[in-house]
Amino acid sequence: MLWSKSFITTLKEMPQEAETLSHQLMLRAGLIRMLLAGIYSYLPLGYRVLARVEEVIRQEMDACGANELLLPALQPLDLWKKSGRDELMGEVMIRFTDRRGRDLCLGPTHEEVVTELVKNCVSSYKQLPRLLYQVQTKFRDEIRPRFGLIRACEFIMKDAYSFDRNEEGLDRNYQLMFEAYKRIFARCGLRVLTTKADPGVMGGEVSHEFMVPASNGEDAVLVCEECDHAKVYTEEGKEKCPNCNTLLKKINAIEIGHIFKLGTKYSSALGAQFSDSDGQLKPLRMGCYGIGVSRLIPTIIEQNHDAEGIIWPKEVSPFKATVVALDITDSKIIQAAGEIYAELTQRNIDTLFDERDERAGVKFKDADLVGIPVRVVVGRKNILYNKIEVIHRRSKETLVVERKGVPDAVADMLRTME
RNA sequence: CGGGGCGUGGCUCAGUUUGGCUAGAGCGCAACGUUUGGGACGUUGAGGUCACAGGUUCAAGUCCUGUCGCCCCGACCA
Repeated sequence: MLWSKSFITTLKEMPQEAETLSHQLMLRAGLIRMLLAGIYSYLPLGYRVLARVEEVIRQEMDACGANELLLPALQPLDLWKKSGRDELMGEVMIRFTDRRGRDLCLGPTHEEVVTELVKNCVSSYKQLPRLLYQVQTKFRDEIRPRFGLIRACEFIMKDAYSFDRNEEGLDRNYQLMFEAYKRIFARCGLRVLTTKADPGVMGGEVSHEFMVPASNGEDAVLVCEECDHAKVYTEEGKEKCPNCNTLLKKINAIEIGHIFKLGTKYSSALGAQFSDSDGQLKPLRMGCYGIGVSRLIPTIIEQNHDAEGIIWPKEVSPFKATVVALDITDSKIIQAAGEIYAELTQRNIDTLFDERDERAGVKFKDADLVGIPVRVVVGRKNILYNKIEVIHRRSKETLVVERKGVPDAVADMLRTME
């Protein structure tokens, strides 16, 4: 993609609407813009990152045998009355009455809707187990939206739901999701801790949270720095790690995923039953598995940045490489840069070509800020000797390579990255 | 919802304490010239309901009342 033709809106100065580091960088790098508190537009760069993150999630979900579907955001309030969560959700749920006088809400989550759906489609144990998931916009009238995309009122969530005939099946799916989550977060370049958690309004007995250490995290976690054993922080007290006896340390973390064994809470409430092999009618055993997809973006930035800007892990970067042509009035430079851009694109390396008529400093600053993992610099210094620079954004390592060797050098650098 | 901070061209801010005449700067934008490997320089220019509403006053960005919006701290959550 050509930079000059892209809607990339980087900011030179700190926007006053943000204090949180990831929020500042998201605004400065032109990933998002706020419409209202907790309500954001995704600009092209931010939307690309979102797409990359979703892609990672879809790959791992599909690999588990989960089927993607899409559920409605508009939901009848009656469904929530049946589960008893109408009251529990309270003001967080956005409600209104339509022209026909029906009481509706904007879905803050989808357990009720998916249970209702499966209830009508599954009637025999032979149709089980089922693993369904969706990536969708959820609406919550949060008491206090904050930190940009970390706590938003309109946000994107992946949730998966498992339906089993018995507890063993649920255990199996739960474990499957647990492992998939670890892979997803690792691919997103995150160090993640897992804690046993309180299921809260979701219900059920067992749940685990996936926590990413970050200074502005809203949750407190006790963690062992030796083995990453972690637990939810409850009260002051010098606790030791059960694995290696090290003193646990209290840290802040961002919750990016939460998985629950729901049991029969929703299936019983909504009458979602199936005929088992013994002829008995039984409620489905459910599990649900959420990831804060949009929240993942600022979380990744919290763990992947330096003083100059964002450092995208390659799997979620809006582009894999960027070609920077310094001084586009120099025909040798612009020609070589254009050819390199074409060669990288031919190799399926998603590349952003900065061919703007700007001074070198502006382009370097923007490249650092936007944080694409590999940068190719075509400038007068080296082009005279038919050489090109290939720079690693994170380590700042710079290779000066022969013009012909650029695509290989870029591919190699990407391959050896995290 | 309680406590704190803030609201002035697209962005970052000064001016408000102590009211005074056509409201300022830097960045960005447009044009021209000089520049060209880390956010260049000069000249010229465009761009403003000073968040909104009401009030006090000869006079309000500045004082008073109300409202709205944003950020931060607390309860909620992916």
